[in-house]
Amino acid sequence: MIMEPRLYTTSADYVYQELRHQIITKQLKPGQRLPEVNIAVQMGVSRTPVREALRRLASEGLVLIIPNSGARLASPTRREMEDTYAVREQLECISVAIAATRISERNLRRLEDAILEEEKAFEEKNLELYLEINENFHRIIAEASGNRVLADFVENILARTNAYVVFYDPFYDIEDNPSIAQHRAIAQALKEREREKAVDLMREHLKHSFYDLNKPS
Amino acid sequence: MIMEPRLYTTSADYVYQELRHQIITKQLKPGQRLPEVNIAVQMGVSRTPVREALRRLASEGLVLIIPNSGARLASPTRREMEDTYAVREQLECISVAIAATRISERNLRRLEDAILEEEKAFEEKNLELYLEINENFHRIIAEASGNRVLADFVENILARTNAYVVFYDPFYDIEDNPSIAQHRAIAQALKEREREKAVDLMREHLKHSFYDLNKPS
DNA sequence: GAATTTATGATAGCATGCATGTATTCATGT
DNA sequence: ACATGAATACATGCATGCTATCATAAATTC
Repeated sequence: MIMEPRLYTTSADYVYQELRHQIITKQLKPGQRLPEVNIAVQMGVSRTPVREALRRLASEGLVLIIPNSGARLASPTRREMEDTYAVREQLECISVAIAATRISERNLRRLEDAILEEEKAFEEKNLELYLEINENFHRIIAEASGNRVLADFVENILARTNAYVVFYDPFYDIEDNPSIAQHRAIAQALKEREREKAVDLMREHLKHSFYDLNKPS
Repeated sequence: MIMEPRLYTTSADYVYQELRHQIITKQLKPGQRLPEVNIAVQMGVSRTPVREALRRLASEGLVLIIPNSGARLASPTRREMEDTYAVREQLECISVAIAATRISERNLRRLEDAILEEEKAFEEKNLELYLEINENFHRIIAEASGNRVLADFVENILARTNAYVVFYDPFYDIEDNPSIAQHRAIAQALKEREREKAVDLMREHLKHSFYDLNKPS
């Protein structure tokens, strides 16, 4: 499989993206220790950018840093996941509510594009790409709210939840994944400026996503 | 005035706290450039911990980092403040709602203690201390929700808003600052497990705080 | 033999020097 | 006078060596 070429401006950024990649592709396991030197050597950079990437991941809850002791990959409990989704629901519902009143034509088109790409990635069973575009869908809505702070927070919580998806290794039934249909419904509601409807659909969508995570895999 | 001794474990932590201190005490001005070397020399440490502190402040929206160019202190517009408070309202209302159902006796006592300290700091006109304890009040409620992720997010948004207080230089009328009375009312509602009431009071409290920021100073 | 102390190894935290990229200034030409 | 471009100063990004701290294991004492 040909990977999308990773774009990055700095080494720290590269390490950050690479670590996320390794998390998504399960090369790293929950709770695993992440010594700076190991990562530095493996990625051919020095410890400095590694430290920076680890702290960024820590701010997203994906990595746990114990002062003077080291970093390890998070191993979220079911409880932590519930908590995360509770926050995500709050943020995304307000996000979609505001977006419903002020989303631009351009962003509506971006949403539709995202849905198309999403279908493609899903059919190709490219989980990493699918997650990335899924993230994009939600990101576009957050941006469309016009509230920059809200968008930042949504960004953070997306980083958390999409990694959790992998930690909990859900079974995606190719015959029955309602997620994309739900996205389409949300996009439609936004297009029609149906605020309440969009919020309800989003809430339903997130509840379902969370439920999916907890299905036996 | 005798300052509370700052406790810190690492140099990076020291720089972080010291920078926040300088922001709160208006030694730094919105939009001001923050070159790593200057800060490093001034604080008697190397650039490394300074970089770390700056990035942490950036994650709290207090500092803007432009890659390869440098960091500067944020200069939030009124719009950004509105946005921040909108998010804060969401997070704190859900926070207090959950806390109302499960706050412990111990945390109720901590709330009361915070209110007492707060009154003292206000009477002494110690703005920095007052802000710190004010922050504590909200932090305790967030922790009492039992949702760690939520508490993290509240922590982040508290860091933002309390610096904004200084950026916008509000006039605190010593005769008429309803904030502490509002805190007392919220604590009372929590004690009585009056969920809806606590949420309404919190919303009112935040609306008022935001309004205060926008009074002519 | 258990507990406490001591030694040893390993890792994060910090300082510093070098490389790279950016902003400013000044010269040059139109 | 203004625009353009080169040169210079400056700040960040990264690498590397050193130091402080923590965890583990060995040793000594009771």
